[in-house]
Amino acid sequence: MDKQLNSPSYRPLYDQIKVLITQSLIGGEWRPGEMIPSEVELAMRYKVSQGTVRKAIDSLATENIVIRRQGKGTFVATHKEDDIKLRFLRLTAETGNKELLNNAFISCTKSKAGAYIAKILEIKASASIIEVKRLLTFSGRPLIHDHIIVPAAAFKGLNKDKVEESSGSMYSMYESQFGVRMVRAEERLKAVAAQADVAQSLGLKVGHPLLSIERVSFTYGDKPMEWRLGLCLTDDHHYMSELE
Amino acid sequence: MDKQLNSPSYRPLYDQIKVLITQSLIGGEWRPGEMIPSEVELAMRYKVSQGTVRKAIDSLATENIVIRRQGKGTFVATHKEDDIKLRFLRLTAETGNKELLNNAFISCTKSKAGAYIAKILEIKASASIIEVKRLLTFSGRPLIHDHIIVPAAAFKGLNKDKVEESSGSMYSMYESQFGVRMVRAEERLKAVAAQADVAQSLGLKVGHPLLSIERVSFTYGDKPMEWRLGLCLTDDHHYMSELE
DNA sequence: GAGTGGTCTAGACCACCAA
DNA sequence: TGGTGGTCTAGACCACTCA
Repeated sequence: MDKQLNSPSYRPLYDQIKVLITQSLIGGEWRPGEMIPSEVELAMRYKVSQGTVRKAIDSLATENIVIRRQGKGTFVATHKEDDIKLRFLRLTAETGNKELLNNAFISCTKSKAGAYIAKILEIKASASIIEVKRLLTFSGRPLIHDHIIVPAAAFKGLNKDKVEESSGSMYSMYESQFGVRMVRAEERLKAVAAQADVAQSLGLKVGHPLLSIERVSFTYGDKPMEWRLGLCLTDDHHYMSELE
Repeated sequence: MDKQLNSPSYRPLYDQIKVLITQSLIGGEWRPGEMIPSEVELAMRYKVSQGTVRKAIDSLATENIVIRRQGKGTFVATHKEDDIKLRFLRLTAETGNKELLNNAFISCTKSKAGAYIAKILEIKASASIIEVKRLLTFSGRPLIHDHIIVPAAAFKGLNKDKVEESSGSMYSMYESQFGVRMVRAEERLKAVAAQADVAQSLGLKVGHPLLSIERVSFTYGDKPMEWRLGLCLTDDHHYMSELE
């Protein structure tokens, strides 16, 4: 259908289909964990060939927005399932052992964004935000001091209880409590020296080297929805990164 | 053609084609930067449809083994071109400015692998290796202390001159001098305190936090060919990581 | 205009899964 | 057995590049 021939900004059909499917996801037509219509159904719906729908879904699948299961169907990705619950956590033990994750609440306060956060989250500097601080514990040892900021508008009602219920994965909580699904994140890593407050939380001397991870998470349409600063003790752990 | 019907280990045709193309790359039939035969040509050669060849090449392209250029052809990826010369360098200035990279040679010695390196590079502990140390300078300021180890067998003749000629990118030098093309790398990051020797090289006090990047690089067929430990001053720089 | 990659189609058949 | 994703084909046509 309408192919926009000769247009200066040519856009392939499968890409347009991808946008349509994404809009249905944003609109909540298919909820996380649910199956979306089969390829042939979608092909009929959008009046294109199955191959074109397929290519659109391929793209969504490589972005982890959707998950294909042969013989079963295609499902809306979710952070709820155990295996991908910690999808964005790249920190692993030097030994490679699997670890028990625990979540210690520190604080939850409300304030104004300010210039820096406003720019990152694409909101006004005067907009309300919610700040959460917590301590993540691996196998009983505190390893990450997290400082999390989200826009209050989209996370009305976020409080201590909800953070504690999340049992480590904020993202699955965002999903079930606020309908916000994170799709992608960007991280900036540095080595820093531990400040007094964080050093105390983690049980370290001031000046101890920590891995600083500043993360911005995005929901559908590349909309930034969370800022986060994690300070990690990496004496017995490392951050994995794959380069291609 | 021969489709291996009912075989217990079913392998799609395009995957087999991909292996055949990869073998031609390893064998040196098409050299880095060169164009490989067109899709129709390859289709005739392997007696499959163009679509099948296309899917094989798609896969190689997403792995950055090959680069497609519409209207021109498909080319063997290379580290020589300026835009991808520093493909594996994730460190950028806080300001986002582009920086001039410089390469200061420290040492180049020959020794035995030892247990740790042997396991990583999949060679014998008694095998010869070449160790290179250098200092990378960004816009005149020393920022990375690199310790690089490669198996001597594949890099016979690697010396001070070759390192200095490389002008920062070892990988393009490996390619032109030794025919070794790196395709993929894994990195493990930690925050560490600067030791005396490195602190002096970088002009820091002992104990200053540094980002430690341990990297293993792989050539075709996931064969590890280089181990590297970079110690980076990240006071004004950060390491970028994308999570999907 | 000739050659290359890129899109789109329509249809056949295969592998996997659940009932 | 029927439905789903996955593969493969053959052919048409489009967009891009370069001589």
